[in-house]
Amino acid sequence: MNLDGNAYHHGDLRTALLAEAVAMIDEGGTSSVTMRAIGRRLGVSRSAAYRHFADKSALLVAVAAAGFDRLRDRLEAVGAGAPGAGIDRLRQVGEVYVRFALENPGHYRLMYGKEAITREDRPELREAADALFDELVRIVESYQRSGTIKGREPRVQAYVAWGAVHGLASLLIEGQILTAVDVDGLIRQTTSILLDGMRAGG
Amino acid sequence: MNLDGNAYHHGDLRTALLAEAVAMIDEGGTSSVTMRAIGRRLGVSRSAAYRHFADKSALLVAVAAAGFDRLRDRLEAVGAGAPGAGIDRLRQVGEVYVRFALENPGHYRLMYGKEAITREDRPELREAADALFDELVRIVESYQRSGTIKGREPRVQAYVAWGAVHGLASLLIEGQILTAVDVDGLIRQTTSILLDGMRAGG
DNA sequence: CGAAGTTGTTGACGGTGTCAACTTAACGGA
DNA sequence: TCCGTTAAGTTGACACCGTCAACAACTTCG
Repeated sequence: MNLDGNAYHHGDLRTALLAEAVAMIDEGGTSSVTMRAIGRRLGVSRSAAYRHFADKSALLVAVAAAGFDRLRDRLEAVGAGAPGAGIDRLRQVGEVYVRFALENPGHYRLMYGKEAITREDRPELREAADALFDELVRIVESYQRSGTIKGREPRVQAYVAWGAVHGLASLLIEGQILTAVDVDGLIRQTTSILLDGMRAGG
Repeated sequence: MNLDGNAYHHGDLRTALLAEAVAMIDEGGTSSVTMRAIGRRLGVSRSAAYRHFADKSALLVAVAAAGFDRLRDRLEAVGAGAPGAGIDRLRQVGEVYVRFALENPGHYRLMYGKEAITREDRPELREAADALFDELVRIVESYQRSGTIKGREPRVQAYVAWGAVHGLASLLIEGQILTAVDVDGLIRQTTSILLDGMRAGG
């Protein structure tokens, strides 16, 4: 192991690569992440990253998977707090979701867009996304039991809710919503309409 | 004007470029669209496209804008049909939206993802997207007047509805939803919950 | 008929992902 | 302690890519 900086071996290049990729994404978007640029910024040669990731796509997949993990942790912290806390807490889950996306737009885009990631199934990414969805299902089930929302097929209901918050987040991130609009109000309206619908027939 | 094939001048290269780009997107995703490849496929040199588009981004912007136009036409055809046709017709608008995305995944992705398109405001794209949104607002207002849904701020309600269908479409396109799920049922559930919510407090 | 403008081509440049061959450092057994 | 094995990083090379400048061919219009 080697702890001082100016050595041949970096120490923990894999972790450094992931962190630097996130930083670059937030600064200049996914397209600014370049195997050569990331190496330059870390004071390492252009192909050093290939000792830790099979190719550029694998690196980005790892970044995206870490994003799913972080988002899941946040939702878990809010949604699982007090089981019967009622509709307000459920609404808060939706708000936390959208806010995460707004705070990490580049990262969020990478998590969903197939654009920068090769088509082949990357199990690491699928597992992370599935874990996020499972957490959503768990939250839905919990609030179905407490009677806050109607009890139908929880997976379907979770998909609908996921779609609603993801869609709003996506529109906001991509600049489709006029900047004059009150974002907080829009988020609240979305969760309200969604939850009203889930309490009614849904 | 020149109508036979093997001539120096193509005839209508601009239109051909747009069509070929759409075809390539549907075949191999946006990343497979290359100024050189598109020229190769059209039997034209690599930089011929630069006589019609300032750069690659401008070409993609034109493709995306055309997508917004096509989608708006489809929604208009459904939504404006019979003014007081009730909730079923409104639900159909949502279904047509999602189905358009599923039928043209690559094209749809390009319309929204900022990834492949430079950040600077391309007015052509913004106008096309705004026209789509205006159509949504018009539809919402029409059904508010007939009492099908509650009358609140129509723009906000249109944003919420847009977000819901866009989110579902996006999740489906990006493969986030298990293939085992009944897609038609999921689309119907989404529109049901959304419209129930819009009839209640929303 | 000829000049001007439009459209397409070719050569070149710097940037990119990636592979093969190489070098350097760390570690584990004799 | 030395020495081989292996992990980690470097360099050279290749085929792509977007784009620009200079040039060529065709069209159009005075």
